[in-house]
Amino acid sequence: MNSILPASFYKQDTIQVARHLLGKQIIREIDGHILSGFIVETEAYTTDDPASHAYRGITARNAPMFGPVGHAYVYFVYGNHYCFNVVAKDTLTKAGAILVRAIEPCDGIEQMTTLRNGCSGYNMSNGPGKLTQALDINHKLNNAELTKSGPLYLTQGIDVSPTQIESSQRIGIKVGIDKLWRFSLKNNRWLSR
DNA sequence: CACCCGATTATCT
DNA sequence: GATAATCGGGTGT
Repeated sequence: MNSILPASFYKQDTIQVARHLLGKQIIREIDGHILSGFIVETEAYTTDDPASHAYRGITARNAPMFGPVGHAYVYFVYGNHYCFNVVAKDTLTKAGAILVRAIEPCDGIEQMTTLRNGCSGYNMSNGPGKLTQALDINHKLNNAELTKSGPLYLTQGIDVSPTQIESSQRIGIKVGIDKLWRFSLKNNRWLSR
């Protein structure tokens, strides 16, 4: 079975969910056809974390991080790129999200190549801004529900054993680099950098 | 309303 | 390895 992940999956400690997301499948439905990929790299961002958008409190932009779990938090950066995050936190925590940094393409690879202006292979989805382009994820999907069938949702995907998971410093931030909250699959060819 | 800058990427050298 | 591109949100006046 490759069932849709329920809200309870996301209602746990953000760091743990970041680990559990590895191997899960992102399904993007566009006009009845499907693009999909398996998550191979994630980063956790919590409330008491200077690197997190949520650190300085709620704003119009980061509001999804404070909202219900299992929703998408999509934001625009550097004037060019969208980043796709999954809202996850335990019941006592105010805000938390997990940035998806890389996926292994599965379904609809031909169309993803087109969306990526011809880029194929690992270069198609080995970065947070690249995978959103490959899956046509943009601001319209901000706050989308990922726990039910629709334009964007996550399913069980493939099993990953804890021994396959590697943790390291998060990328592209200047504070909070002491936390090893970036998780990836060891020796995976679809990883960024 | 002006200023600053970022959870990035592509394209150079 | 270095840097330009690019623009909306956040902050302070």
